[in-house]
Amino acid sequence: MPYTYQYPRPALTVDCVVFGFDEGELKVLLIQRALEPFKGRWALPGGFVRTDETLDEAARRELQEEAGLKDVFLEQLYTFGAVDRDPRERVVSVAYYALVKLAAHHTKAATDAADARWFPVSKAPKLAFDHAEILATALARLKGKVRYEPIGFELLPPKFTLSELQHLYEAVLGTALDKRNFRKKVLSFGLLVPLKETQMTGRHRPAQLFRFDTGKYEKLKKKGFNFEL
Amino acid sequence: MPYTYQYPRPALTVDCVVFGFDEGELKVLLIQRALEPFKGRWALPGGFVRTDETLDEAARRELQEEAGLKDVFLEQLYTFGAVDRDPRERVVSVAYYALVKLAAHHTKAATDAADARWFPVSKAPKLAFDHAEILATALARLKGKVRYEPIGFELLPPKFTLSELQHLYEAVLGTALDKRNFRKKVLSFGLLVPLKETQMTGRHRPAQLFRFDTGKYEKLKKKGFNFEL
DNA sequence: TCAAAAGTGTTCTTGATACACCCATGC
DNA sequence: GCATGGGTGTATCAAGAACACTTTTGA
Repeated sequence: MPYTYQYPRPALTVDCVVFGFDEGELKVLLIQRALEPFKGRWALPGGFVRTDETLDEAARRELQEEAGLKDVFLEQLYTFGAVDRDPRERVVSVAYYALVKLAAHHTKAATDAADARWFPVSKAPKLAFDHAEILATALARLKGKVRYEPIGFELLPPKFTLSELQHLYEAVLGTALDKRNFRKKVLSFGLLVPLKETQMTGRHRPAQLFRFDTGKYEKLKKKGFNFEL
Repeated sequence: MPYTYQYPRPALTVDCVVFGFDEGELKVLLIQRALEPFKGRWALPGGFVRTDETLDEAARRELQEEAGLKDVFLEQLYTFGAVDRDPRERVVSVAYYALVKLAAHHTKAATDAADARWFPVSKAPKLAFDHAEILATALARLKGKVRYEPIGFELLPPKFTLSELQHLYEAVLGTALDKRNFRKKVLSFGLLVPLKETQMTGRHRPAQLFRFDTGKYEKLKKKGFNFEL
């Protein structure tokens, strides 16, 4: 092997599956492609990895550039390396998934890019490249992870009601949950702190607002605590 | 973006963490480097990804070439992309982990390469590059995965005793398990079929041999069954 | 007959599930 | 006053944890 390897190299990209939760639905952020191949088709935000940035940095840069998103939860998902996944040439893509807090009324303002849109995950259009497979992988990861790590809170605003939390879990897991058992379990960890505020949305009893106690969770985690829903 | 992207590209490699189980210990296969950088240092088997092979194929090829291993359990782990993880130039590495069935007496014959050796995971030498981090990540994954998928059997010979299985779990998880509860639980799935043979190893009662019923497991898995220990 | 690992059931405790009614508000 | 979602407790059931002795063999 020579000191520097000079054989042809695959190109390397990152692609991001950005999830949001709004109107009781799990949504994903897609970008409409302006160029061939797959011109006009919807695709995951992403782009080439530069030689002077880590993979995480590349993913965050693309989120910023293509969707105006900053400071979101981001985690590496899987690396996709089928030989023909890009018709132009060999491209290996490191996929990430991100969770963003979509305040109910910001659905459209969350990104200024005219070519970006939030789609309900269940109604996503046909995607470019192998992005449907990446989305499916991300969804499976989210379903698995939400059950034993408190990442659901990354999809909710800082203040939320227990019903909102429950609906989020129901949307992600695709199952109905018992209200009393859900509240019992989720409160038993002592990680939700009730605020002095309530939330009024409609003609019914106002709901208690909570916030997630991140600091306490970090401490417990170090002691081997497991958030399991 | 030009039709083909011509900016400088990171090099792309695969690295494999190969686990084996032998003499009651979890082991990892390492290769002694013949060249700079890190000449003489132990490292994970791996190498550059070619443009005409998938990532999985590259990992299998490297296992075959560097360690003489074929037909092993192999799964993608994580992709490591720190900018300076290789002192020569930018190299991104897709890490895999593999599980191999080490028959007790084949410890040394398992690979003919003179520069390859099995090390107890707990006594691994100082590793080249960021391979210590990759090994730690693989170990964490193995610990997590062994509890809800029957991958432990990939580390045992086709015929094994319940004690061997228990010792494997104890080695991987790093905890002692109750014999009666372990046997009850693992047999309750109905996935272990007792053979007509027993195994004699020393001056004590011979142990019943079992095999794992892969076919039955695949069927159950499709119906939503979850192997959880 | 002794050492060494194989094999075997029951009790207790804990966590999961199932389930129905009153409360506060806006219209 | 009624429709709407918010909020609460108990009884049952299943799974996990704790625990000690007998069996078979070779030396």
